[in-house]
Amino acid sequence: MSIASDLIRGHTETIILAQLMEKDSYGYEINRSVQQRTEKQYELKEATLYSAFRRLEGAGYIASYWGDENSGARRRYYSITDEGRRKYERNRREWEECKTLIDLLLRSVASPSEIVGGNE
Amino acid sequence: MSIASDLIRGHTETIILAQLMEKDSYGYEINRSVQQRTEKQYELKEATLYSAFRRLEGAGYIASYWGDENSGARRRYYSITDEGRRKYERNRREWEECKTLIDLLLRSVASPSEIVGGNE
DNA sequence: AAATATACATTGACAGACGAGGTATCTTGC
DNA sequence: GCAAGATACCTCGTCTGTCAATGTATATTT
Repeated sequence: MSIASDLIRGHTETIILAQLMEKDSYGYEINRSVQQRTEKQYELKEATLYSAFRRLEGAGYIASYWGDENSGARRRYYSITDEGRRKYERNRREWEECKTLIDLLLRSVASPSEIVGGNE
Repeated sequence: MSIASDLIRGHTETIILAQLMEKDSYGYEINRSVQQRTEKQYELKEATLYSAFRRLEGAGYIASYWGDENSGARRRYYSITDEGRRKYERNRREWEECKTLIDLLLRSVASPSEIVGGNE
């Protein structure tokens, strides 16, 4: 993983919700999908993933059921609830705001050349 | 504060470095600056701020000295080191990558209408 | 029979954020 | 003179999300 996890921290749940917006899925698949989409630049650690599932289910944002595989390891599928869908939309909006804020704060204020009609 | 702190987590140090890129400053001033720039949408909590100072100084990214105020409360000024400047640039680049990744992951994959010439 | 991939789960430790509390100085109003 | 509020710094202890380590079980490949 090449990205600092502290920068992703807090997005784990939204990442999961985003996956479940598309279709019901299970831990292992969600994880692979994240890896594929990011071209291996990011992956969810299993412990992180499963503890996020617990929180999301506890909060009523997702629901789980056992898949009926007749071969291979058993899978616990998750589906997103209506509450979860709303939560997802809220989180996305929050992320947009957050992005703007951080962009603002990480910019090293104004370089002199950029101040043309600076007020105050 | 209106923004979830877990979303900012990990940026505290870079926010401080960004401020110090402009000029030497001290805790209280940096904090007010952050509040002003974000129009009160975000503020650094004091405990967070000062523990970040400790880390940054310990790592050699900033250096501190006491201001020689002849009135008012004493101030501990911080200045950014060359190492700190490099760290700042690195963190900014990381943030840009991170932004791209999260944007990618929070997007609920493809809505059917957007798939026109889907490969695979 | 061993290795690899799939798949889920728990435990304990760690690090950053922060509420709560503390100190000290200066200014303003009564 | 002194209470209140702003400025300014600092620490302690708690909380929460992340993650390394470890464990289980099944199916496939070598």
